[in-house]
Amino acid sequence: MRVSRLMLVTLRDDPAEAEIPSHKLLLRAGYIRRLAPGIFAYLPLMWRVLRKVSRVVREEMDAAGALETLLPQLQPADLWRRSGRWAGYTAGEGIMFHLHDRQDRELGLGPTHEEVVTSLAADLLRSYRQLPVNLYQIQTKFRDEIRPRFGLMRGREFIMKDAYSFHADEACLAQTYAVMDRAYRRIFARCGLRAVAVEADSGAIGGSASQEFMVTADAGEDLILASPDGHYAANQERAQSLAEPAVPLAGGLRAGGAGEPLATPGQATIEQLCAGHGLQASQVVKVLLLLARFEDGHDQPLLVALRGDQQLNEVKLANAVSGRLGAKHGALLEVAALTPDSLKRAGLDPLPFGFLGPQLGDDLLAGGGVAPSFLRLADHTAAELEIFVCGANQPDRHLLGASWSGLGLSVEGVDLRAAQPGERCVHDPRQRLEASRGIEVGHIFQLGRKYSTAMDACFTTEAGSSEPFWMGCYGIGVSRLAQAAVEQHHDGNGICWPLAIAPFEVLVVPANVADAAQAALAGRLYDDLLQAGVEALLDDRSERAGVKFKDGDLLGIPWRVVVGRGAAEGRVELVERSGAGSHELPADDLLAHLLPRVERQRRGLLDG
RNA sequence: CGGGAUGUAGCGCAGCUUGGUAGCGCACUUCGUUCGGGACGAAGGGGCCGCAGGUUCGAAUCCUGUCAUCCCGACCA
Repeated sequence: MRVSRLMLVTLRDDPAEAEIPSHKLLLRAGYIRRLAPGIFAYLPLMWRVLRKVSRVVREEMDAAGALETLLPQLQPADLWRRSGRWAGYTAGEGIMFHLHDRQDRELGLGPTHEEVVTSLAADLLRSYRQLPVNLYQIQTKFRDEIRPRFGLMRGREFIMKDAYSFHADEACLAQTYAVMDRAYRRIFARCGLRAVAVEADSGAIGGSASQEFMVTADAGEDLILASPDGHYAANQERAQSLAEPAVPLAGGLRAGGAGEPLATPGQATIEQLCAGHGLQASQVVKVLLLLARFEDGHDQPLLVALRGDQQLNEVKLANAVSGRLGAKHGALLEVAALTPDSLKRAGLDPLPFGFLGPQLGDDLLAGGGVAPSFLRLADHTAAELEIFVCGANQPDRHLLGASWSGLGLSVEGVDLRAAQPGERCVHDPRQRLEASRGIEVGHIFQLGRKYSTAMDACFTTEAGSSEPFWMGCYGIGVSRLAQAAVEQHHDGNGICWPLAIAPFEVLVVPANVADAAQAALAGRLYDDLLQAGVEALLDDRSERAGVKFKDGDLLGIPWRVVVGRGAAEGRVELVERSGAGSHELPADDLLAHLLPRVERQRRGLLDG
């Protein structure tokens, strides 16, 4: 390809809409253009990158025995009602674009394809003899993100590879899950990305085991906590750690554990309370009030107890709540803090926030249009406290020396606390968690039988009975991956694509096209490279050399061949974009020198 | 949806406080000089100043409303 024919428009200034380096560079280098929030045109260079990523994904999925397919993006609401996800995905902050057709039928624009593929499987797969099957597709997904961000990182329309596997038993699912795990590691390595696998929350999709693949980069939206020995890594949403032991509270139980009143005027925060009375945060039980909204309209007040020095992990909380009430009330739509304002809106009496204790009665909920009793949850660290300080449920008053039984409460500990960097690891208390940031580019799940049961997707077993499929699902954000590659591979001058996914492999730059010797030699080398099967780009523009060098750096083509002053003597210069080095060599030696290197780099970071 | 900011040429911005002919840099077109790290000179083209009302002799500028975009939180590949 010739640059003069490439529709290349590069920008000298950073567009104001971009925040992170990869987004700025993709815009500046002419790879993408924004059409609306979260909606982008992939310009020809970008499309070449996306096709290369897709090709790697395709090759590895095919090698892992998966079958490529293409499923509809317009999906009938009925299908989603059968899985129970229609309301959760459309109402409230649901992310599915949905519409009515001319017959007034409801349709959704596919944010994911579990429903479609499960109904298809139910149709086609009748016998255990046909299993296992792993179907995948690479296509555009639509999600009405609450806040699209960072270019392709969080778009409302993006390219995804999604795969769904069907099995006769759990062991077979686990086997395919492991095969996908290996395939994913190969995919990211082949694309030249450093990625780490972390334990993850399975979120809205549901299911049991789940693992995310994170491209490490400072601009990543996710916080990863990992042990230095490499044996444990998890998304903070999911991470577990050992909390520091609580400092025992002096003075023992008071009033048989019912606690003695402690005057705490204006001490509404843990810090003020501790400072005022020489207490440690770990000696305090703090209480958070929240309201969980369910699909069926049920509004459930939550009373969450945490040890004073701990933070709530909202993902763990949401899982605990939907685990307890989801079966009865449908999807959990939202969990929000109860505030003085929201209490008033619900028609409830004001509460002494800052002085709440776990013994807060249900009676105050009466007449508020919400469930009449709290769902009471306590984190392990709070439940394990034998003697503690807590709010007295009156302004300016706490209780000293209370215990759970003394307050007349029985609590079961649940993991609700957010693990923090620096805390001890569960698998080895000598290790401490370290934090890093990552961009989630892949996620694999063992879904189990959630969807197949909901949608009545069954097959006949060897014994002749009918059972729902065991399912797995496996996603890769193709367009996100491409941008994540830029985030991981760039410098002050522009992009440094890993060769395996670069739009072109070699850029031939005649320093001065007006120089007949340079133009002729550059043209010859360009032809030779194409002949040799190298994806070459020739910068034939009558620009000054400096402009072409700057643009070349910005574009990030891995190799640059400069045909300049030495052209008359048949000498050219070879520059590797990612390295600082460059060296001169005879033009006749170029192919012999370059080809083995290009071939090696086409394998990305794959060893051997 | 809550909090913050911004809408002026393709991109980046000034002008607005104190109303009076719409500007700068980059990009684009033509000519000349230059030619290995975003050249220089000359000449040009391009604007419903987000939109709608209002105030005024007169509005990019003041007032009201509205829409859009971006940033901070909840969502996810």
